[in-house]
Amino acid sequence: MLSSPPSEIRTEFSNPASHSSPHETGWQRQGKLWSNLKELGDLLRIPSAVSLADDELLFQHVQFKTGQRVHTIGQPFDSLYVVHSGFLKTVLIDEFGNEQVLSFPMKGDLFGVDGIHTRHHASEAVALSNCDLILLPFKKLTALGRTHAEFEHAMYSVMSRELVREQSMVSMLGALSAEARVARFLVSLSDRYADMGYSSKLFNLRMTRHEIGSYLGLTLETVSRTLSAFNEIGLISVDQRSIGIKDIDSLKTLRRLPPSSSRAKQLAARKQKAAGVTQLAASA
Amino acid sequence: MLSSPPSEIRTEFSNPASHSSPHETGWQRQGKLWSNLKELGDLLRIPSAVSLADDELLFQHVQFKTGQRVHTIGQPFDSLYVVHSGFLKTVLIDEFGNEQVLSFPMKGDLFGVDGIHTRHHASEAVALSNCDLILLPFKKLTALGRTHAEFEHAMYSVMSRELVREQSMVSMLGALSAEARVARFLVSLSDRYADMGYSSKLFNLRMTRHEIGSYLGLTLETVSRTLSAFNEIGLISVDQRSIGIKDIDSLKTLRRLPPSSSRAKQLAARKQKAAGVTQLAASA
DNA sequence: CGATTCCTTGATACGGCTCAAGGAAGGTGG
DNA sequence: CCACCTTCCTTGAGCCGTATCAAGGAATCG
Repeated sequence: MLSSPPSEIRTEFSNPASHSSPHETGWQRQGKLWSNLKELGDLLRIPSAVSLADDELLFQHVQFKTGQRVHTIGQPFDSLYVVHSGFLKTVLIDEFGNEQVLSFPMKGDLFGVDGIHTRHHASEAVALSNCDLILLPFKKLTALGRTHAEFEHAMYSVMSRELVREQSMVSMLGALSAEARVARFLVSLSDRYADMGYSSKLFNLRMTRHEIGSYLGLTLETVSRTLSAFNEIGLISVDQRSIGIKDIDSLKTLRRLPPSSSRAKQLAARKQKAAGVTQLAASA
Repeated sequence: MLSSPPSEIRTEFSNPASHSSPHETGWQRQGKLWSNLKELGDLLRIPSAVSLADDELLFQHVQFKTGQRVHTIGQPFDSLYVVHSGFLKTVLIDEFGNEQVLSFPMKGDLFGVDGIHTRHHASEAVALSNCDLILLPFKKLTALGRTHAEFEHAMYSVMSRELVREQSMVSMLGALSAEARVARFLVSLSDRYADMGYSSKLFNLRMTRHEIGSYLGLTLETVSRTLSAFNEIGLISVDQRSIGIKDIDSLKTLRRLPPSSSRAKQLAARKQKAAGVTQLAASA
């Protein structure tokens, strides 16, 4: 049995403030923490270094315990959230009570964006573990965007990244087999863990088979069976929530199904008789 | 056989400028057109009235002919696009040549957003008919956002709307049957046509069965069969690209498949013992 | 009018869902 | 600490929905 999962609560903040109690008995440092712009930029992995020495601008942290909802569907929107530590899920409840998992936000991820348009949240965010989130009041953000050009760009960039992510999900759900979906899921988790400084080879799932299935458009049984199959082939080791990655390359290249339209598409691509690529230089 | 499809090229611009040649032989008024902020806001259906009398700010139009590519994957990004007239598709090409349709932009839709993050387009946009697009140079947009608060908000709003749309696609692909997907597709098309001032009851598809299938995560045969089935039941009439909507209500309520996880979810929802809804007032 | 693309329809196979049952883990109260 | 309960996970058997393969007809275009 695999044990020793990575602790999900880490205290590596460059935050100069507080950080008082050295021994952390679970989740006791609930005193307000604040992050400045630089920390925020680092967390969001924003390329353009937001080198604002503006230490006046601080963003408040908030804590949520496992199972708590950060926001619910229909709730008035006024803030975005960035995960500082912990794991969550965002879900959509379809017309008749069925839950659809949309994402599993973790350290460095932004969520809550869906509320901007209608001023009400379109989805629900639930903490899968104790979480420390940074609150980004939307009013504050837009004001900030108007004064700091790089910041405005950063906001667009992060939202664009989210959109690309959703698109790749659509693509995956539309085209890949169950095995390929689960394989991709594991690879992306492994990558994210590596980003966060954890082991990419051995980690604990923070979500149930049911939630994974919902996220991937599969049933929990299929997820379970697929993990078992990967285990038997030697690609991974599985023991309940504990996953050991054995053969990341095979997981990355695992495919299935494409034979369907591949030929038609390749033909179409090879032809491309008319329709040249057009490029435009914008001027004004 | 159904005929008399709505002409896809209409000349109802409140644009005071040009609009010279009265008889439109296909697509001959290719002289540069310009739109101001107000027109842009109307087109994008932005709630907050962008009442900028700033007629100095004009956005250039560009024309594309059927089959042309507006942008390709990997191409440097520097502009967003808003559809003024015509129909397009955006596609992702997966690791081995397979084409995945992501959206069918039409009048009032924004696309190109996926390029912001990496500065290169992640998808390809192809004209399905002759198109008239408004070019939104990204530099110009960000500059504008800094000076006009409502405009900045509008940009976020439109991007948020796109994200919500993608999320609902994910939800659909993950949970609905083939019949339900096709039904929803028809309903949303009907709605869009109504928005644009066309008939919501009788219209022409601008895309092939193959493209619809790719968009919905189905094969072209399944799309064809499903349309035929709807035809037999009397929900619609089909003749090649021509679609007549007969029973929109049935199309809207058509479902299938959910029995799977519905019970489990409803139970979970009914319980909700711990985890109270949390609401936060942002202050600063 | 031939070539190509697109659409329809049929026969068949199979991947993943459904239904079902039992076991493991974790939490709770005695 | 143990008994109980609930949630979560695994595995099996069978079926159904959709993909696959195939062939012919319709529309479009040069």
